[in-house]
Amino acid sequence: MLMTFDDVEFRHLRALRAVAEEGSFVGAADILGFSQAAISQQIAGLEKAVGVALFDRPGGPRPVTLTPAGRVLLRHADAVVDRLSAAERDLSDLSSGTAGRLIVGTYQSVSVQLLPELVLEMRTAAPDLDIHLVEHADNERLIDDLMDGELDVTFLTGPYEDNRLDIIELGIDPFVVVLAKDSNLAKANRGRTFPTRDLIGIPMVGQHNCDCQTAIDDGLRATGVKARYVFRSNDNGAMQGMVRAGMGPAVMPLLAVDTADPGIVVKQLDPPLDPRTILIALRHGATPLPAAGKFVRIAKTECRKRLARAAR
Amino acid sequence: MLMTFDDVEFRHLRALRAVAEEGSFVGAADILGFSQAAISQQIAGLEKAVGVALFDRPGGPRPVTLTPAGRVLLRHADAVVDRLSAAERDLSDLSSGTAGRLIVGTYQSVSVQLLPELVLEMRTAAPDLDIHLVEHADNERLIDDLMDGELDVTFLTGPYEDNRLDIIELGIDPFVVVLAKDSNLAKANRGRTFPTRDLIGIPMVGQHNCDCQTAIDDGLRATGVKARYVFRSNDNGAMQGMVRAGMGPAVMPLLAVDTADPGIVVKQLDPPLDPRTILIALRHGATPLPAAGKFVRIAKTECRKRLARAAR
DNA sequence: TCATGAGCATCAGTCTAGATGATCGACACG
DNA sequence: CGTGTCGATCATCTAGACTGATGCTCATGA
Repeated sequence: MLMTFDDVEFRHLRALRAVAEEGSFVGAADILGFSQAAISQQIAGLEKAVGVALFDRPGGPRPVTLTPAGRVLLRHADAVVDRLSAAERDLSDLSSGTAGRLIVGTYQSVSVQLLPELVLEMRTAAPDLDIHLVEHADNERLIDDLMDGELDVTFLTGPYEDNRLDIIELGIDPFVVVLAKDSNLAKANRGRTFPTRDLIGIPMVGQHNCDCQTAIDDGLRATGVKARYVFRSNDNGAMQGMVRAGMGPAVMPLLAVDTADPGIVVKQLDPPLDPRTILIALRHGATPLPAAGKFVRIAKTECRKRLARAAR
Repeated sequence: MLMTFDDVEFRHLRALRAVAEEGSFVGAADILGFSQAAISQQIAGLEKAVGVALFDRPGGPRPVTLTPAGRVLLRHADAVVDRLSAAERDLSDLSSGTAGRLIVGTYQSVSVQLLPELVLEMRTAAPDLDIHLVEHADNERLIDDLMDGELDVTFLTGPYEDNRLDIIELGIDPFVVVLAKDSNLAKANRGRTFPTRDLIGIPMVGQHNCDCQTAIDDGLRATGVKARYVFRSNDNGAMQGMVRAGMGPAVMPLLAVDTADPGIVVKQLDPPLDPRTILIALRHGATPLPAAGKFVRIAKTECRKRLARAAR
């Protein structure tokens, strides 16, 4: 029967290693749990496949020894078996979601308040996981990257529909008005809510034009408020600082607000703007990275906690 | 049925690679020459063995795609297959004897005159072969190294017997007397032979004490000549130079003599000393390195040529 | 909306490759 | 010169790998 190198199987390499280590076919058979005849045939098959003798069999009770070819092949066999072990390790790391690399897409308001805690949580749950964050201003770019495989999972702003994606809604992030604690507007509205139309004609603090700011302006306009901005920044801290300094009120997603800041007050708008939802998305129909699944689960609980705290 | 990672076979890895490349089980089946059902079962078996899905099968005519686990395993599969190809290449290099490393044991007189041409010949026959030379003064050390596997093949001085070795006799290397061309001894003996007993009382050039020199001294003493040395060197060139300079005659193995030197004449001794033979040895019962076998063959023809030339 | 076709999973059947146990021959050792 | 150990080999058996047929899913287009 014709045999070629392609007929080499792992069984052969394992036999090679065992015989080389034991110096005996019988010993190798014991180790591998085969009969001596099986080992003999495996080695014979391997030798036929590679076309050269791999062991010198001195006969009698003397140990068999590797030929030069056997030594060469053994080195490769070791490498192959090691590589297989490495594969097993990598796969177990991967499926436990505790190692490897996870690339997460985010956008501004999520990055600032939600992600730091979330990443912290994720890092304690998966210490060896290498978490990368990629921030884009709009859903489109995030989705492109997700579909290209450059992201394993991404946050999106909702409402959003895309049948290429599996989208999970993490929560609602209502737009709120942020006022300086000692401003007239704050003093005039002691309740939990703030009449949206009171913003008419008031100079405001806002972001540069982006998906989020557009949504705010559209929402305000629907209530009859034509917003006028005297300061714009995409840095939430800077915005909040300007509000505190009396530059004017800001309408922001609740999540973007540092509610611990003593210099400001946060109020619900009445009537409220259509709220944005916080979404997290995976490729539809594609098995997610286990770490991505874990991330989504942690994000769900973490987001719920964070929104509950912010709503107080 | 319970399957573990150990049940992974090359067939599985080849299927993984083919399917990943083709994006289709049918395509992979074509490439590998199997039916589609076989590929389906191979991938299913592999997935069972590693415990995770490796492909997303969208259903219908859409191509299958790797899961994250599939990508991880594919990298290792590629490495394993590459390694196997490397093994095949190495083995073919090895068995052709044209690559790899060959370690040759030698001793002085062989090193000087025979080996340079021999190595040159060997290098043209096997350009990618890495030839190492290890020189020792006596057979014992050479044989120890050979048995320890530190040498693949070694020259020995004969006569010598050792049932651990396969010994091939390359030729006879007779002891000759080397005279300065214009010396009285040379003028007094115009024939091809030189009466050994004429060396009695003559100050001579020799080597430091070693196997070879001992053999010479023993041989001379058997003929009644008690050699007296006025210059000793283990460098054959230096010895010959001293002879040429008139320091005295030298008894040397023919092979050690540069017969092209116009300043000297070389004569057979009468009666001759028991000649040394040039042996080359391999481990008995052990498959030799193919390059070592090739080396032995080349050595045989080369040695015959060289001795024929020297005897002229 | 439904027919069509491409593609994968599954099943039953066939057949081969690999394992086994027995046996033989070779060799070291006492 | 037995005796024991070891590898090779043989006949036998079986697990498992491949095949061909079939069914299901899904995208496409009339």
